[in-house]
Amino acid sequence: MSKPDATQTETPKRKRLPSSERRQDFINKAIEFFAEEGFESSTRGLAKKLGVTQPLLYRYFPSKDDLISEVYDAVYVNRWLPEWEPLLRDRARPLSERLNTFYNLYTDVIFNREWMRIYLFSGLKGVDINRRYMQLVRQRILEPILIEARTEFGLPDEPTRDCEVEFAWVMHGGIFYYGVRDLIYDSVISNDKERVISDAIVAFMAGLEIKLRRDPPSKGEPQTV
Amino acid sequence: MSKPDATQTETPKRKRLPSSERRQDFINKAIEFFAEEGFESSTRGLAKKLGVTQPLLYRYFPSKDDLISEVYDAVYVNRWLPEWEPLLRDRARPLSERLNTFYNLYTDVIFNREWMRIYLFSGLKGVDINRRYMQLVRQRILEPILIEARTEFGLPDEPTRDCEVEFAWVMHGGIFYYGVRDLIYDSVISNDKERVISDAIVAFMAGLEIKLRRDPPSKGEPQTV
DNA sequence: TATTTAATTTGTCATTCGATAAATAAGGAA
DNA sequence: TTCCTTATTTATCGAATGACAAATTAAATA
Repeated sequence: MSKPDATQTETPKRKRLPSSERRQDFINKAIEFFAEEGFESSTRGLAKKLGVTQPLLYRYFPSKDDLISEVYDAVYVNRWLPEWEPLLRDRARPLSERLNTFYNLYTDVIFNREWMRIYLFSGLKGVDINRRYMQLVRQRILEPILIEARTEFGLPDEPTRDCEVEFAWVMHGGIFYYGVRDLIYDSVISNDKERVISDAIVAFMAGLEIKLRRDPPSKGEPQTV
Repeated sequence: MSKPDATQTETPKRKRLPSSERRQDFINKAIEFFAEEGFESSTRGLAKKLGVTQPLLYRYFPSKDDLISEVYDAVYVNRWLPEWEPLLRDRARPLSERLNTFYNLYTDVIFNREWMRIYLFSGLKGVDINRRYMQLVRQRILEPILIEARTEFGLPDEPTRDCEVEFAWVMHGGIFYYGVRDLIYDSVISNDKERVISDAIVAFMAGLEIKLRRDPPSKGEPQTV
C-alpha cells in the first residue's frame, strides 16, 4: 500500500545466500513446484514460490530444461537406496519376509506426492530417464526376486524368462498403483499399506509357484534374448 | 511460393461440413491431439492438425476447457461397454474364465495410447472425472468380482471388506500398469497380453482364497462403512 | 439466377512465456 | 572507510497463448 515505515519490521531483509546453498534450495523447491503444477508451468511461478525474481533462476541454470534435468536426478537417482538390493538377496530370511521388508521400505520412499507426480509427468513427456529407471527396477529388483524365488521353491537355477519378469512387474505395478490411487487420485479406502503389500506378496508367491511348476522353463519354449 | 495456377489441382478445395459432423470430427481429432501433446498444448496446434483456423474452434466450443470436457466424456463415458458387467456375473462359467474374458475385452478398449494418455493427463490435472471413473471400476467391476469369488469358493455371502477391494485393485492395477509400461513407457518385453492377464488372474484367485480363508470376514474386525 | 444463411477466415488484443542485458546492492577484502 | 566481487533486481524483447469481432465465402433457399 504505502511506503514501508520503520515500524514495519516484517521487511523480508532478503538474504544473500552463497551460490551452492541457493542452488540446492532452488532444486528442492523446484521439485515441489513442478510436481504440483507440471513441467509446463512457468519459471515465473517457480520464482514466486522461491521468493526471488525470475531472471535469477538463469544465473543458476542455463535454461528451464537444465533445471528440470536436475530435478529428475534429484528424484530418480538420489533417492534410490543401495541397501535395497542386498536385502533382497539375504537368504538367511524367507523370501516373502524379505519381500515384505523391501516393499515397505521402497514404498516409504516413492509413496509421496512429489515422487509420484514427477514420475508420471516425466513419463508422459517421454524423457528417457523413465525408461532407464524401469530398467533399473527390472534388473536390480525384479530379476533378483525371480532368482531368489526359484531357490525358495527348490527349483533349479535358470535364466529368468520374459513372462516371469512380466509377472513380477504385475505385482510391482499393482503395489505401485496403490500409491497412485492414494496420492494422485485420492481414492484409497484402506490406508493399511502394510496389509496391502502383504496380501500382494502372498498372491505373487502363490501365483509364481503355480506358474513355475505348471510350465517349467526347461520344458517350455526357449527364451529369445 | 507463387500464386496457384490451374495445373495445381492439389488445392484442398476446403470442404464446408455441416455443424454436427464437423463438431464430432473436432472432438475425435482433439482426443488424438491432446492425448499426444497434453492438455496444455495450444488450440492453434489443434487447429493446424484439423486443417482449419484456430478461431473456428470457438464456433463449436465456448472455450478450450469446454472442448476438453467433451474429450473426457468421449473417452471415459462412451467407451465403457455395458456388456462387461453381466459377463462377470454369469455363473454358468467358472470365475477365472469370466475374469480372463473380461480383462481381455476390457484391455482391448483401454490399452491404446490415446486412452492411456488421456487418463494419465487428466489424473494429474486432478479433474474429478477420474475419481468418478475409479468409483465406477470399483462398484461395477471389482466388488462384483469379490462377490462372485466368495460364491466360487463356497463361502457365505458377506459384504466385501475394504481390504478385499484393495486386493482386487492391486490385481486390476497390475494389469493396468502392464498397459502403461507398454503404451506410455514403451518398455514391455513380452507382448503376450493374454498370458500376462491369465497369470495375473491365477495369482489373484490363489491369493484371494488364501486371504479369505486365513482371516474370514465374519471373525475379523467389523467393517467400518 | 438472386438472396439468405451459416461455415470459415482474417485481423487483432491483452497476457504470458522463456530468455537476455543492464542496473543495483549486499557483503567481504583492502 | 573504500573497493571489488557477485548475488539479485529492473526492464525489456520476441514469440506464443486464449479469445473475440468483423470480413469473407460456400452452400442452401427462393
